[in-house]
Amino acid sequence: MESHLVAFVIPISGFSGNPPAMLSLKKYLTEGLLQFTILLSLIGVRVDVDTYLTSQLPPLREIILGPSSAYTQTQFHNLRNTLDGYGIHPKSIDLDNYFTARRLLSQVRALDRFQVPTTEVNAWLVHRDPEGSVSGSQPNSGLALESSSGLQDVTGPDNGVRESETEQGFGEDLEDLGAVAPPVSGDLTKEDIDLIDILWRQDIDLGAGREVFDYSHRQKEQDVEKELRDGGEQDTWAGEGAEALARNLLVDGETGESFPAQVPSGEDQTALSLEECLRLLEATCPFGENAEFPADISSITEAVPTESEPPALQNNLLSPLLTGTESPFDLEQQWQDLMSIMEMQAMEVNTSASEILYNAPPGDPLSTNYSLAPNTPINQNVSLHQASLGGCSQDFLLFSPEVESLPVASSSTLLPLAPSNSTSLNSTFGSTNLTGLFFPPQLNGTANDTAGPELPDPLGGLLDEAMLDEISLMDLAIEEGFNPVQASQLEEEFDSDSGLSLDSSHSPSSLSSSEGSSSSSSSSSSSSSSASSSASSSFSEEGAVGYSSDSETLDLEEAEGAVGYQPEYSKFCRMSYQDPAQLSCLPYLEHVGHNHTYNMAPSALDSADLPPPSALKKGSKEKQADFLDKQMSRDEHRARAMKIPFTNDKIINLPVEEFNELLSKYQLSEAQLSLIRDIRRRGKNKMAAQNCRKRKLDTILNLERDVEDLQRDKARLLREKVEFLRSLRQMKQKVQSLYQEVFGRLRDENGRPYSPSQYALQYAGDGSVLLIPRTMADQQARRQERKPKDRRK
DNA sequence: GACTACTGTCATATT
DNA sequence: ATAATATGACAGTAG
Repeated sequence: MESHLVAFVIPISGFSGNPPAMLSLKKYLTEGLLQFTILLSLIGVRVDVDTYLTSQLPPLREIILGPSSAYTQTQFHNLRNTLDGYGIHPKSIDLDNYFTARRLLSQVRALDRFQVPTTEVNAWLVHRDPEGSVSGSQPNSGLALESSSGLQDVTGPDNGVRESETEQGFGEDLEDLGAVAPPVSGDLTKEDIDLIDILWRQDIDLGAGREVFDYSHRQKEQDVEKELRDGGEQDTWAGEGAEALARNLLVDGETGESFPAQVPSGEDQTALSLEECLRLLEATCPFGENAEFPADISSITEAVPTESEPPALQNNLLSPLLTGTESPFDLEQQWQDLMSIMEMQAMEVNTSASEILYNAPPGDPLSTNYSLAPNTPINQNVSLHQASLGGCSQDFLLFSPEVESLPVASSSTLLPLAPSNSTSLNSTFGSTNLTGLFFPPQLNGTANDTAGPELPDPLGGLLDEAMLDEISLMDLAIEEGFNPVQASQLEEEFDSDSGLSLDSSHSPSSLSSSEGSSSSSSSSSSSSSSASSSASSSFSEEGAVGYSSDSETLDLEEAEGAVGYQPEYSKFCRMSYQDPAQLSCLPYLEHVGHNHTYNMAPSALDSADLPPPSALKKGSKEKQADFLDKQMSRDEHRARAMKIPFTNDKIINLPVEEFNELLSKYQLSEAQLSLIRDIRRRGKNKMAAQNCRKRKLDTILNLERDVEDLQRDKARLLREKVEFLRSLRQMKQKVQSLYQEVFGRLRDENGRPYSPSQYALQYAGDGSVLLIPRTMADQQARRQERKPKDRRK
């Protein structure tokens, strides 16, 4: 964002030629700040443009009209003067280009995001030998399984730097574990990575805190695991959840892994291709088998959480669902951990984004639709898993808010299933935090453990910039209380000049973030927008009616000068900006023009105060003279008093040469010459002041117009964002179902399905999919956990 | 009488 | 260096 801003602000300041440092700085602080604010608001940072945009509100008024007027030092008029760019605001050009470019870029990005990489799906069953090394039992490339679900092959030649990095890292880790499939031509494509990364970040945004994947948590968990292995369950964390686990899970003596009792124990070293699996499936059990995954499948999910989080935390988090009891202390501890992790996350990601996202009210449409409740990410995950366990057919349900919010009811079933650790897709996917949305619920649980950082996270960090944009938009949307449903209404709203303000009144987060200044765009939006519009209309009217062009003014002055000393015309119209046509230059309308001449003769006040036309009947000449006299400016009076032989208009408007010529023609006293010079100076300054005020007004109007344009752009971007999110959700659902389908069709050498709690599919860097034990995935994730962190910090 | 908008003017900066 | 111009600040006037 910063880079954007820089690019944005600098051009603006560029209009001001090369002012002194102070002025430059001032410009930056005023105009620049205003622009910056607008931009920030557009991007989604809580600056509450709405508030400032309504020129009715103090802030804007202060900025624009106040002593430190924002436009004061702006040299727009210069640009306009030189370029004659009256109608075009200099900034608008940049803004248009800027946002257009951005929009196009985002659209382009969105394009590949929506593509589901079709890749060969290679299922690898990896096992871990006693030493902890893992070897792919059958690194046969023939395992490749064509995904029947219509994944599109996206293996593109384009590989971003980050992509290659991550892929490499991923591959290395896999190799280390010995579980790496032979290098395949099709690595994870950038699209894959992007998609995953996006989803992952979205999950984070939506409340599936990355903390779940945090290394420290996993470390804790690992430690706990160790303790479990070594000493059993005396762990501090081993509370009810642990007991529950102990009761319901079989613990692998070697690895400390726990699985559901019913799950086939032992780590399969057999790698089955999906084709084989399918064949087996067809031969043995007809399709639909996947749907029958017993509750133990859910264990996958739970297993993962253990990895990402310390067992204690996990248990605590799960326990509410499982047992419904937990110690307050644990909860607090958990929360603190979460918060600390969140903070770290916030540092990585857009602050406002995280703020908004995490603070997003439960009722927030977006969050409900796309994410878990902020405060209960894990629980939500668990329930999700539960829900998803049913089978692929229920995938969609899993994502529905109702399902996500599955209450404790399902906890009982979860408990038995919650293995302490397991590698899951999450290691790959989960690592990217996609788990929440992307993967089958079962995986989600796991996802928490393995979480992004640990596993190669092929996706992580790939789309930093893109993701930032995404997050920004997301933040904006969420912050604004934007939801897909509202999207359809946005256009009308904004078109109707209701302002950008999306209803954020229900979003406490936004309030807190902006310290209430944002006090709901929605509530203020209507008023502010209306105020803004009214202000604009009034401005427009004023600008159109009240001010004539410079040329017009000059013409008037010329005419006046030509007429002679004080022609009526000039008297009534000269001082005002009013369009002569509008005012008709009628004496009794003069007051409308606010022609406050300083040299009103006191004597004239009583005699001729707005004399109606009828009053000019008799003695009209006298009265007219008085009136004219009254209309004379101070300088005119002085000139007359000093017997200046030519009109003030000439004095003021003649070019220097002619002016000097004129002076030379007459024998003028020093006093006269001085007065003439003063008259000329004041007259010119008066016009200058008029021009200056006019420019101010124009500047304000232009700013207002820009603001409106920006608001429209913002609204449009939000609409686009909604569309994108919609598509993204669909994609996630698709991927989830695909995962479940693939996993469900896998069969071991005995023709039995793999337990989701023990095995998980993992994306390899080459685009293939490995079936690996969860423990292995966890290890991998832990190994790689540091990398991303280091990179980020 | 207080307030506001409009103007003109001055001092000063900028062109 | 000078003239022209721009602009903030101030004050007067009218509504």
